[in-house]
This record gives sequence, C-alpha cells and structure tokens, in this order.
Amino acid sequence: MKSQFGERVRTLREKQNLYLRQVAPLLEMDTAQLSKIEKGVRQLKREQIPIIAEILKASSDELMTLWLADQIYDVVKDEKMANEAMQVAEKKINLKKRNK
Amino acid sequence: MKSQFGERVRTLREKQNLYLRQVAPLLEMDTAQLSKIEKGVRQLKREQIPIIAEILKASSDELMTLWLADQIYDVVKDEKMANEAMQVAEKKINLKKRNK
DNA sequence: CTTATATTTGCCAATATTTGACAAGTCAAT
DNA sequence: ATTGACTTGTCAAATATTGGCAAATATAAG
Repeated sequence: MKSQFGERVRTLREKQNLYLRQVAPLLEMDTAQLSKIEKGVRQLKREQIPIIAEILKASSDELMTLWLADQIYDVVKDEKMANEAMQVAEKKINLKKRNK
Repeated sequence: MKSQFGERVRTLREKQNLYLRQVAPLLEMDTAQLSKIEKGVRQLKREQIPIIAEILKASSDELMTLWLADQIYDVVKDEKMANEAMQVAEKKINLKKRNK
C-alpha cells in the first residue's frame, strides 16, 4: 500500500470511467503527473484536493484525510518511535482544540 | 507550546548548566541556529538527534519521539481532519509492523 | 505483426524551500 | 557603559520538489 490517497483517487476515477488524460487537464497537469500521484510517487498539492474531490464526485474530507495520512506516514515510516510520536502529537492536537 | 523537542532540549541543556555557545559547536552550528532550534523556529536534522542526546545525557529515543511528534504536528495542525488522518496513519503503521 | 490508446517512467530545467552564516538586536547583571 | 547570553533578521547557497517533455511499456484490436 504505497499511497492511500493515490489508490483512492484511482478507484474513484475508474468508477467514473475517466482517463488520466481527461482528469489531468482539470487539475492543470499532464497525465504523467497525475499517474505519479495515483502511484504515490508524487503528492497532489493540498489546495487541489477539493478540486479533485469535485471532479471525482467524492468527499473532500475523505480525500483530505487520506492525503494527510500519507504525509504523516511519510514522516514516521521506518521510525522505531513512530507510535510514541503519534501519541504525543495527538495529545498536542487535542490540547490545541480544547483551548480554542 | 511551540516545539516539544526544542523545549525539552532547552530544559536538558539548562539542567547540565551548558550555554548555547558550548553546545552549538558540538553540533557544528552557531549559537543562533541552536537558539532557533530550541525555539522551534528551525528543525534539528534527524541524524543529529543521537548526537545532541549524548551531549545532554538524555535518551535518544525520547528526543526522537518529540522530534517526530513535532514533524507530525506540523503536518496536521490547523487541519480539520487531523484526528481522522492520525488514525488512518496509525493503522497503516501497525499493519506494516505486523507484516515484518 | 502493426497500429492505436492509456498509462508509466526517466530525465532535467525551473521553482520553491530550507539551511548556514553573519550582523545587529535585546536583555539582565554588574 | 560593558559584558555575556541569547535572539532575530537577512540573504545567498544548498537541497528538495515540481512541471513538462519524450520515450518506454502495456493492452487491445485489426
């Protein structure tokens, strides 16, 4: 499982019977780039997520979640302290929320 | 709480009664850089964590955990889907571990 | 086997981000 | 006013990421 976001995008695109060549221009990129994004070789830009969500008639929140998860995974994959780090980070996030 | 790693380093350094000017050269940087690192304005390089841990007579694992947590936090702070993303990422990590 | 279409891969220049180094700044103690 | 510790701002150099193109691969059809 290389990129959850990429795999999901591919699934959604195929469900809509769309080719890379059809979707790519809507994101102002070429098919090669979109191919790489679906394969997880490159990352879609954060601000393009709502756009691709609309194109694929999918939930922006769902795609954002997967996209963020990929970014997090990139940081901690291969790290011995991955789980501990996640716990610490989670605490900090929840603390922040409480203080809002 | 800007940077858990930075704050911990500062605490440890003060506990050892060391000045920035004494520690910085051991990490091959100037005091300005180390100051920024402690303030969370810049990040220490991952591979320097064991070095600073030894200088400060601290646990490398602990510092690595805090450092990683800071990186994760950078990704998801201000993100509505932060918690969901963390859950997804965590699952992926545990899956990976199981398959080792 | 040849063609056509979809996707993938490799490369490199353009762009963006991070870093290192230095100078000048604040602050507290004397 | 001087000293020492730390902080802040700036900017060029080093790194990393991206965009775009060309060529490679894969699959299906004739």
